[in-house]
Amino acid sequence: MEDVLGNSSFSDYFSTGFPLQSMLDFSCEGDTMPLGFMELLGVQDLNPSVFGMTPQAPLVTQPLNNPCSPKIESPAEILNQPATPNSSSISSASSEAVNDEHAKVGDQEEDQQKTKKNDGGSRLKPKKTNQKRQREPRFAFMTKSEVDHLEDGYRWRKYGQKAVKNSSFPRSYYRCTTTSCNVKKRVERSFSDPSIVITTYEGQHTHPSPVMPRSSLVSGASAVATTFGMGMQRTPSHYQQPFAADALSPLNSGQNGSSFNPSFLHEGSFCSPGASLLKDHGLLQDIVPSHMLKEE
DNA sequence: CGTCTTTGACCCGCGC
DNA sequence: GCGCGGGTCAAAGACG
Repeated sequence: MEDVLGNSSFSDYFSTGFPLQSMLDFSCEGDTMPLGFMELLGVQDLNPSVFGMTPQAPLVTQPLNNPCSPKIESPAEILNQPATPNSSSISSASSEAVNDEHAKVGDQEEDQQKTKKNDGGSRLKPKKTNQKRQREPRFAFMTKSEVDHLEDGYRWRKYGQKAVKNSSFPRSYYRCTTTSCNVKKRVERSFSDPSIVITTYEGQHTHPSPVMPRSSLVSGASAVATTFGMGMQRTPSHYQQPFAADALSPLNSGQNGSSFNPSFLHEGSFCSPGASLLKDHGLLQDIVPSHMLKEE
């Protein structure tokens, strides 16, 4: 099992058999939306500003790994049984991610130090570690959006941009501006559908969501609902799904060669019969810490 | 002035 | 070993 996101671009997959098909074929048969992606992102004290997506940016986001889809059966998923009902298949994140999950907070500082040593200092100093560069767990989203950089409640600094092979759209690299937080994210457009933005988060925030980003001050909590929760039932064209990076594995791709159909994004039927799921808990259950839900 | 973006150069891992 | 592509750095410029 390879860390697909780490070794190849989404575009590669879009252009080579569209493995996303499996991810987008949300034939959810389960009764829950077991995706606790924010937990996996390390957002533990999510406040309403998180995911205060830019209001003017129409969003339709999909996780590239539908936890409900029985079609996704990467070895990682099979091996990594969900620790909690709410996070079930999310642990389908790459095995590396799972390992990191185990290491998680405890090793975070260490990882950061390693990262600094390896990525930063090593530029001028000869790196001498026989360890492979450690990668954080990564989770990506497909988002139907006009803007590349979606507001998610955190502040990001763009530190790089690279042209992606087999894609006419560049990939942008962002880093959380909070000191001591080395969460990164990559943003790129789908090669097959330029209206789709693929955002890949790497690492876990070590801090609560900062103050409302300037551009999102307008909406705040309502944006959260609109984008991730209730809004998903009201406005089917606005939803977002996380997916485990591993979902892009060629393993998954081989299951269905048919092309990715972006129009599906508009159907608002991810986890199709589960519209009501979203009503009760739905994504909110997954993206909002349980204690927050309890408070409500 | 602080923050953010742009962009060319560099480093590293991997495949051939 | 070499080349390619992904990822990162950091200086310079833009912007409010």
